[in-house]
Amino acid sequence: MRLSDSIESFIKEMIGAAEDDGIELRRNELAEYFHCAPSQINYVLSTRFTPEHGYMIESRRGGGGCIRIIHVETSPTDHVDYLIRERVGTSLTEPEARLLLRQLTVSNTITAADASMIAAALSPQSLAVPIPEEMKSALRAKIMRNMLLTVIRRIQSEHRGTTALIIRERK
Amino acid sequence: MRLSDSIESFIKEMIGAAEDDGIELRRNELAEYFHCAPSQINYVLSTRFTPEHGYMIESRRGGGGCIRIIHVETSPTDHVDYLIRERVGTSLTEPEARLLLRQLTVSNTITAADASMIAAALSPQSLAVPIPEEMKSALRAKIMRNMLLTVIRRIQSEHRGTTALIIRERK
DNA sequence: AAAGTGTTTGACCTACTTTGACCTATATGG
DNA sequence: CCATATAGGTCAAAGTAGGTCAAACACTTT
Repeated sequence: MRLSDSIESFIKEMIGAAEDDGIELRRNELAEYFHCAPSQINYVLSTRFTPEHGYMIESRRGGGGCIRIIHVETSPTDHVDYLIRERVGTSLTEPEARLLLRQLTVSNTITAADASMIAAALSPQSLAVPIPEEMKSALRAKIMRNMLLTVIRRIQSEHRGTTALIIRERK
Repeated sequence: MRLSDSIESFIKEMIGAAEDDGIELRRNELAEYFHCAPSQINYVLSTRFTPEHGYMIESRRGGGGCIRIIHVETSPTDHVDYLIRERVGTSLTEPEARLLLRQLTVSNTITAADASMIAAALSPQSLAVPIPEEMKSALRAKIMRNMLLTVIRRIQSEHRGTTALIIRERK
């Protein structure tokens, strides 16, 4: 079994044991425990604890710094997951984005408020930087995907009556 | 818990206990109480009790000197206008963005849901395109600006027709 | 064997905190 | 007036801790 897999299951066990599905860990401590480079922890986090996997990660540097991992369940057959795979993909033009948002709104998949937030993020004013159009399309796709995943997780957690905040006040 | 965090909550408790949301403290006394350098108090004040956090600070040196901290609530609209001008500008680093979102959330200027939407749009995963960091900062600023403007437009329209705003919420 | 994919490591970077040396402002008694 | 004690301010260095990136490595597929 690879190191990364051990670290992955170790973290998942920690999350399973925490009743609120959120944990805090010290990167250097964990690295020492597994006798590996600290950046190995980042590798595990970035490959196995992504938004697509249903994890939100925040961290703080400096004295008393830590990494917070929050897990939110997502049903894999979700409509939005399908849309992200089939409609967003890795490239999204502006008209495609607008069409998708309109469809998501009229089908009541997301609220008008959420749609306007996404539209604001993807608006030409927001993306007014001098980069080639195909890079903008890649950017649109990434932003759309992350925002849709965030929306759908919120909707699901509201259904379960719990709240998973990404932004929490530090204690 | 970090020293700074302890001092921060100590001061916030004092302010919470004072019915007019304003207190006076002696820097050296507080430093002695926490067994730290007096300048530590200044550090806490300058990182956690800034105008952006909604605090005004005055102080007097010399005999009988003291530090006065006053907590002021502002309307979300004014606050956001101010922040877009002063904090976002034309360039926004990732830590700046996260700090701003945290502050907007804890001050109840925007909801946690809106903050996570913006965080999703600005997350490193969203902006994972090969462009120079200063261009990313410009992008972050534009996206943040547009999304915040969208949020406050929605807040304003929700309040339009009703009493002329000013949401004052305590704690 | 070569190419591709995923993993591991280490050098270097950035963010946040703590401390202390030195500076400035105000009050007060001689 | 002004010397001195009192009290806050500033700044930079040191300390703590996480982030990034690219090179090296390992394992698979072709």
